[in-house]
Amino acid sequence: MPSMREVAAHVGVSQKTVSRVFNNDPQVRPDTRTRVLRGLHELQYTPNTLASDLRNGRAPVIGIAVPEIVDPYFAAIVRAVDEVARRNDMSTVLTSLGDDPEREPLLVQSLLRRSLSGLVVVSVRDEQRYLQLWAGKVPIVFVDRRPSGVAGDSFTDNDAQGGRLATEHLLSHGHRSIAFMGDRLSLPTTAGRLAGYQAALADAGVAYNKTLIGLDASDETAAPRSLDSVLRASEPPTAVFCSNARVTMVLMPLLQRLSIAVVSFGDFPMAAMLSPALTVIDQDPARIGTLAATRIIERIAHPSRRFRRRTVLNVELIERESCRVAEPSAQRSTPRPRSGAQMSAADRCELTS
Amino acid sequence: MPSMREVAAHVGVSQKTVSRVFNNDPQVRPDTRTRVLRGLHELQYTPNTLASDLRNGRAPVIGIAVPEIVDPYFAAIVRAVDEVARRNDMSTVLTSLGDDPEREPLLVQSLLRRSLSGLVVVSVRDEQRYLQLWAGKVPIVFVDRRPSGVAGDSFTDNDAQGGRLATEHLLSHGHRSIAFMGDRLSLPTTAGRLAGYQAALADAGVAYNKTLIGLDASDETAAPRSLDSVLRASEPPTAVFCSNARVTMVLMPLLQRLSIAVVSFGDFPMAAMLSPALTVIDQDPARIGTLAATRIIERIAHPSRRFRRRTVLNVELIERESCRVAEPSAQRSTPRPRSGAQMSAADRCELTS
DNA sequence: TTGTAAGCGTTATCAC
DNA sequence: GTGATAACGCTTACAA
Repeated sequence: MPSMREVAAHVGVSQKTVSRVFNNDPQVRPDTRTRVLRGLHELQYTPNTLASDLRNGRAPVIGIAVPEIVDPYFAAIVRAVDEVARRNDMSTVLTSLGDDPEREPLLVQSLLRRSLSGLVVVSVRDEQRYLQLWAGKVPIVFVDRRPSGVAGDSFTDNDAQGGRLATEHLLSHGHRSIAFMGDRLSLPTTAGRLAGYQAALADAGVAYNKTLIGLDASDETAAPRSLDSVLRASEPPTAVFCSNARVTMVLMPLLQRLSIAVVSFGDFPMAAMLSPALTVIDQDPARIGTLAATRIIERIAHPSRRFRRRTVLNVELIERESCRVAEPSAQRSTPRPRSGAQMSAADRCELTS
Repeated sequence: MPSMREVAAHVGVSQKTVSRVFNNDPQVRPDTRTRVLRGLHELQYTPNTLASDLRNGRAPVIGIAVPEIVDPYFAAIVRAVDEVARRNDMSTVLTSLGDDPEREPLLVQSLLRRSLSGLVVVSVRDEQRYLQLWAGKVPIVFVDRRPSGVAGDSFTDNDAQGGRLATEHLLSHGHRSIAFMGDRLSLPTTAGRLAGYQAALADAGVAYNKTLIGLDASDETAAPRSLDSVLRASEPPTAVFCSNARVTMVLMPLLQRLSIAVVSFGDFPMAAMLSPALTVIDQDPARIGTLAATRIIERIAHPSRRFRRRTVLNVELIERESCRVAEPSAQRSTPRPRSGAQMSAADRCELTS
């Protein structure tokens, strides 16, 4: 690939003049400009981004790290970030963390070393202290899961609200023994959703039964065991709340034969086409991704402006059919509208802190 | 972020010595090494990848461009590439092309300018002449769709074989009026699958009916019209062959009410959970991605070795239930095993050219 | 064993 | 308007 130097030699001007022309600097005589443009064209000049990025001290690149790119939820976030980036003439560097908390620092740091303009991360760790070094130097936005041990913007779903909505919905269909299936409790999402579940049960005066909690259910091999143990609870569940889409997808083949009511935290592509069509808590990954990337753009544009640190996004329940399976209609109660007083702080949405 | 120069000043050695220590050059006195290591640690030295990549003339980065990252097929390819890259201490730069043939050159070139070690691309264009400039300088691997107008390795599915398998399967279930739903015929995948469909019909002595071909069916708004027109054919279809997973997913809500047989080219996450469970042509995106990335690694390691240009991968049919819907059992014929003679060149698999 | 000098391809400064 | 020259942070070649 020819460099500016070569083009300059070819045309018979200085390298700087080529640079000026290439960067549309108006301070160039029209005829010089055309001569240089011709040279640029003749030699098929292609700029070396590495060089200019090094010189500029920053690459117009947004890094993004997600647990698993094949998960449609994370894929949607990635796409949204990529779109915002592109609209701002930036590129995207992706890394899939693979649910391995140990490797995350290595992987994310290898992104950061590239003089990124910003980083969007869905961490798979309990804490992100390893990012402290960078936090002051480059905008970091935590998405889906809020950070711990390091300051940074965050855009997350209202997990407690969603857990509550799902559970209340199942309660309103008469279910009194509702299982909670999740993955790792150390993740703030799982913890928050469980808290919402517990709060809803408490409000309804239904005793919390620990044997109805199944974890590690996003792991294909552990999931069946986890579900099995829950099904063998003293009071077997008539309904299941799956705390994320991956858990739902893994469990679906097992649940379908059981004719048990299901609500999933997280919609996914064919969820409405299943039989029964899945009732879900709907998140908006595209919105989250857009907000996150936009925040990075804003932070770059206004380095000293102050921004809202935490943004918690509302979720809503999409009622389809799976919540009506095996409805213990004898106990059916009408949905009880929640009063403001019953709403915990964590339940408020589009919240700041 | 401190540079080697700063660490050198801090420790009282030359920059080069810091470089040597950092890069584990054995030619350093043990005590110098420990002093430098301490300095590195104290100043929290972090290397600037841009600088070393510029100096080395190449970044340990594999670029990957796909039409749409949210599509689970492409996501699986991306993940596989990312995994191979990581195993070889490389990163991944992703770009989602968004089905816009016009923008592809811009987007892909902006990747290439980064001194990539290699590029994996699922092009959304009919031809990729814009890559000619690069083709000699960096390994480019075309995936899913083979290149046109430029030389490059390719790993593709045997589209003709898959189209044939799907169609023969529906024929064997007694269907004689089989619709073909696809997206853009200019894509080699769609064209190949259509060719397989036509070949199967011809072999079975079933007349090819152009009004049974519906295109642009991956576009949410165009799809219903496309399907409608096909359903209004002189001989309305009793079965549909969807030429890719996206088409299937878009059409599924419409097809489900129709009680019409379906075979999909391309499996996807919940396909087996649908009612009826979807019969599909199974591709192996992870394998394709792994092969593509591995080829790049090999090309880098052995720049002068000769490699197989085109690799065409076998696909297979996974029979579930959707092929048995609305079976015109009166005409049922037993599946006719194909003889070698009936196999066209394009049908052979794991093929080279 | 360690250091100096040059250079990767850009862009910024400041003369001319 | 245009062009030397230095610099970004690193690595290679060579000298001490």
